[in-house]
Amino acid sequence: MTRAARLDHATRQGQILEVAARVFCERGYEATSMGDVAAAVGMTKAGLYHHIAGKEELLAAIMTWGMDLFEERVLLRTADIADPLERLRRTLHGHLLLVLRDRPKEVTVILHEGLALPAPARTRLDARKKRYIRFLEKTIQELVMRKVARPVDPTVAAFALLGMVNWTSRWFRPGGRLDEETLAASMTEFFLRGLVAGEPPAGRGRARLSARRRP
Amino acid sequence: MTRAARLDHATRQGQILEVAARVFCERGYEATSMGDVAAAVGMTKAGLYHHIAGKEELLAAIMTWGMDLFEERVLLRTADIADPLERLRRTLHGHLLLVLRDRPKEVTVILHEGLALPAPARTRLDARKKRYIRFLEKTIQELVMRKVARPVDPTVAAFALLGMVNWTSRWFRPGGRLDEETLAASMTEFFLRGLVAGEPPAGRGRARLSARRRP
DNA sequence: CGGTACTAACCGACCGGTCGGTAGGTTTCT
DNA sequence: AGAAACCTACCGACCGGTCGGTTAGTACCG
Repeated sequence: MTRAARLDHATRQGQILEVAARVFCERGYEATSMGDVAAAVGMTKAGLYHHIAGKEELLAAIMTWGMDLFEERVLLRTADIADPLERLRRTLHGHLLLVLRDRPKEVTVILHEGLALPAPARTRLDARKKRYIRFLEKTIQELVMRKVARPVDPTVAAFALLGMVNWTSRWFRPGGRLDEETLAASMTEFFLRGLVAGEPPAGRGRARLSARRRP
Repeated sequence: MTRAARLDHATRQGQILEVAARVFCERGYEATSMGDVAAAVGMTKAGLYHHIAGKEELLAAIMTWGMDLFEERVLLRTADIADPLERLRRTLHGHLLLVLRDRPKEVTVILHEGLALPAPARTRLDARKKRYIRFLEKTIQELVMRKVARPVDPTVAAFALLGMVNWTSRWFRPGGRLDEETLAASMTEFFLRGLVAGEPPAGRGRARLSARRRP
């Protein structure tokens, strides 16, 4: 090939989103110029503007894609699990593995650059976030009513979970003492042990809290 | 120079830090211009620059002051508690109350604008953060060794705690269903119940004499 | 006491530079 | 050929920061 193979529009768009997400993640959205993004993609600024509508639209597209990714890779695979404990466990574990092991920067950007979004896109994103939160609250509520979980406030527990998980992107660096899988398993266990009542249900053959399960 | 004048100076400096922290918190550091800060303080930009050395120095001063505040209001009052469980409980509860009830924006800025700090100031701040983390890890380690806590990884537990606490500033809004004191108490209990083996943490929980977990 | 010297606090105007974004031409693929 | 991809060159707006100058208050001297 004489030159880098031309890519179809959708693929190039995806590349741009991914690279831009990485740069926004490293330097912060406001501190990153469109020239920086263009250089990272391997283009000039004007060339970049051939593919995107503007800086804010680029950020919105990144976040939308990140949210799509999260819902597709985590929620869609767990939302219909009948047992609420297993549903919560798989969701938590999947969420952790996504941000720790696969580390899609698009998801991380969602967490840190919410302020920069223009109002309409922000409202839409907040609604999707809220759906996730309500899903967690509902699941925890179910566990409380079935007396599987201690009588905690579902909102407090849900945000405690989210804080725990989302904060990992701030401190976890791959290659350290903790590997991704171990950390995800430890944190999942840590949270669920705090949530469930009494001793872990070791007797019944149901979900074993300390078990390392892979989907 | 008289003492009165110096006090005046210090007061004004403090005012500037507080107002600037609030504005940085609302709009984000990079998105806030020095004109915005000056207007919020009730000055022109040139007048503001009479008091501060530059935008980065202003941010560094805010964060240093925020860290001072945290250590003075939380760590200094708990670090020398002999009982590790009580030490952890009071630290966690104090940290929560500080960010939920008193809400010093200087502390919140520390969490969200770390990227913008120039390298030397950032190194210094990171060292202070690390001291806090190690204090938490050491305390949790102590609880594990005394078999008060379950055999968790102290690092995982410490960062779980930090994530839970620090994330509150992202979602908690005063005046809602949850008031500050209730939330602080609930979260403290939630975390300690997850950490502690068997018996609920001292204080409010009813003592239960039930089977202990297999170590 | 008045007057002089000094200073912190503050301002309007401005500067070099960078930003997001664009106009218009050129290359490349089909 | 024609369209999509990409470039060079450029714009107006705004940024962080500075400059010269003003004002109000205080310290000091006679």
